[in-house]
Amino acid sequence: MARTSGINQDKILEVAEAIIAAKGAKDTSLKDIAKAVGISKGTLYYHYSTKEALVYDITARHFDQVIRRMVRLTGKVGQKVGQEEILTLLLEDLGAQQQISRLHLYLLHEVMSGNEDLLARYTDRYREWQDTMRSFLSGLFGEEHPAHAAASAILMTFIEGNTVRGTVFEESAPYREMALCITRLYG
Amino acid sequence: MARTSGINQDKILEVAEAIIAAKGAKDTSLKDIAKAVGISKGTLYYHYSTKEALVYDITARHFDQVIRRMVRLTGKVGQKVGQEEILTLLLEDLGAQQQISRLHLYLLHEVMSGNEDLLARYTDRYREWQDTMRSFLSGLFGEEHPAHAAASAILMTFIEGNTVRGTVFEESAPYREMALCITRLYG
Amino acid sequence: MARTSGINQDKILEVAEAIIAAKGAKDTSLKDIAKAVGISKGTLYYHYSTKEALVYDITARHFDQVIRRMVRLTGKVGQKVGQEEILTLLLEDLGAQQQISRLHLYLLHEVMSGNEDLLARYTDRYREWQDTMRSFLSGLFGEEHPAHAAASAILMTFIEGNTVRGTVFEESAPYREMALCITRLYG
Amino acid sequence: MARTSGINQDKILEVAEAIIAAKGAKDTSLKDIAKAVGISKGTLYYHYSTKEALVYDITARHFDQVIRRMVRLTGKVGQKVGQEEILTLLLEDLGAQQQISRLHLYLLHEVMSGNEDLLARYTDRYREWQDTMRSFLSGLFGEEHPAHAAASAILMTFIEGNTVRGTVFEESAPYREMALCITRLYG
DNA sequence: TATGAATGAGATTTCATTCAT
DNA sequence: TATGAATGAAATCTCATTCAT
Repeated sequence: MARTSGINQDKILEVAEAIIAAKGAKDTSLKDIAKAVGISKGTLYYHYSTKEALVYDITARHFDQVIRRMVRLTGKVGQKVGQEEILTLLLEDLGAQQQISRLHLYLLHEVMSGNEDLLARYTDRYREWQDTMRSFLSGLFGEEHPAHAAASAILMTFIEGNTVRGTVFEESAPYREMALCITRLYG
Repeated sequence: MARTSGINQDKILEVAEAIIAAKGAKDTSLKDIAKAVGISKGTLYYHYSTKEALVYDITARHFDQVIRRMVRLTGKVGQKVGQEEILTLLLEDLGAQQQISRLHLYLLHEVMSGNEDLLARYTDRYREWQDTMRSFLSGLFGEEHPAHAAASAILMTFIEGNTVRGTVFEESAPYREMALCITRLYG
Repeated sequence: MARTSGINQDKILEVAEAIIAAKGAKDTSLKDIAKAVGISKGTLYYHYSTKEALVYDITARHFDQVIRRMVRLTGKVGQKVGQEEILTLLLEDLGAQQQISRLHLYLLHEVMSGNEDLLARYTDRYREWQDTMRSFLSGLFGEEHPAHAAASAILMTFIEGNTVRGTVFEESAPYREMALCITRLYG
Repeated sequence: MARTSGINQDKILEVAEAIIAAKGAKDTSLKDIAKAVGISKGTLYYHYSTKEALVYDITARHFDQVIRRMVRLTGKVGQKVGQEEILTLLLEDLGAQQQISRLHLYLLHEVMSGNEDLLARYTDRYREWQDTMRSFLSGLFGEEHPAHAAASAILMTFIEGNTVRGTVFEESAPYREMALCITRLYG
């Protein structure tokens, strides 16, 4: 998946990510990206010889960000805030990231469109994210609780669905109630 | 968004729906559809003067199907089966429809790509679906319960997220536990 | 190998053949061809959705022409002209066709460049040509002569080599002596 | 056409020759060559300021090899082996060199593509080869025989044609019979 | 109603070549 | 001597849409 290490690689990724989050990968031409970065199409090709390769690296960056957000919240666990409160914060935090959400859904579409390599990376990183979620719950409700598996899966599913609803309908889901639901699973 | 009335409209929609569910709207050319239907591109244009119009009608058909599935299950409510059981059945049923799921996500992408008219129709029909869900819950837990709003929103969100997970990761979510969660919201 | 039967197909082939014979397939752009035919690039694509498909059909046409020339000469066999004379005429005739020669070599290059489908067609048509040569020799020296196989192979090889020499060095080979050689093989 | 003297020139030529023999000059990018040699594109440009110049030098190397093979066989002339036998050996030897054959045909294509300088060098070296052939025949059948001119031209033409047939159809021509033909020209 | 033909605009990809360091 | 980065020009391919018949 050819990454030709260099100095502007990051700038390319950053800019491309923003454009793709706004318009979607399929509707973003390499010309658009090159222009926005301030380089020629040829130079873009020099760094990323394929649109696919570019999206591939953007996917990595994307999940890095998502996971980083979760980890950041993990720090709050164990402070005075209650379990339900923390969960609510988590959902709110992720639900509020519009650019991330849009990018997430656009990458999803790419994956569905039959890009095998991208699917593999996407799946990997998604699992990683799910693992982070499980750690989060462990910190919150104690290690080795039998409800962990179901709770994390339900939360991930909910987050995914909420990403869709938030992006398309600009409508937030009932975070507090969802948090309550989960808490009771542990009850 | 006009249909140009005609006789093969339904066949066109049916075939187009299948192709788009498989490859996505963006990756399906009108030539593909015309060929699959067995007509010429020119004729396809006679019936649908725009690709957009075609996708528009497909969206209607799509939600018809989804809602019809929900209504069908509503019949089971009140039979001997328990509340939790019925909810599980509902989630399982929707989660099992792979073609519907794929189509749903591909239409979602179209909507995100900035098609305003389609967004309006999509939103309308989605709300209709959500109303159906509320009726379903009313039948199950009694009318006018304060938890209805949250429960239906959470369920819709979960279903949406599960559509993604099922389609991309071919992995079903923990339906029974989700059903349990919801039931307790009413407890 | 998609041939979308139609009325301008032949004109496209004719023009494309001439340009490719002059510049080679690799150095002839679809734009060049479209312009020469007097159609747009899009229209050219409508008829030939791939450069490969175009070259594929040109190859067929090419061997048609080559074989037709041989068959034409077959008519002279049995007239008062001697065997050696006829063979000389054959070699001269083929050697004089400059456009055909150039096209032949350019197609050869395409075949070598790894186009499997083209290779198959090229090989088929070449064998057909070689069969025609064998018939020619049968008519000249009588059926079932043991020297037929070698003679036809040597002649084909010589013709191939002479195509190169004629095209590149603009230099004709010693046809009469070659004809003599062959005649003696039968002696 | 200038070489920019340097230390790795030979390695570059050697590697480039192999790649071009495999894929053809037109399908071999300078990036491919640079990578195979283990240097950067910039460095390759330092040694060869033009792709043309590189192919130019490769052509020289190529004919060096071809002629060297012929000269080597010349040594066998006059040993107990018969004339026909020697000629057969010669044709077999050249026919067996697959990489050389491919390279020969690819260079031929370059020449045909309108590279004037290359044509001049190619023609020069080809004549040199043909002279070598004449010397070979002189050694075999005695100096100053009137058949020399025709015999060498026919042999060269046959070899050229056989290069094509061997490369494209992976099929060897009837060497012994060709050798017989030639011998009889001297008879 | 139906269609084959035509097209223009634009997308991705490729690459020889240049150049500052 | 060596190189990574940059680029412009061009090539192939794609496709929604139009239109004469």
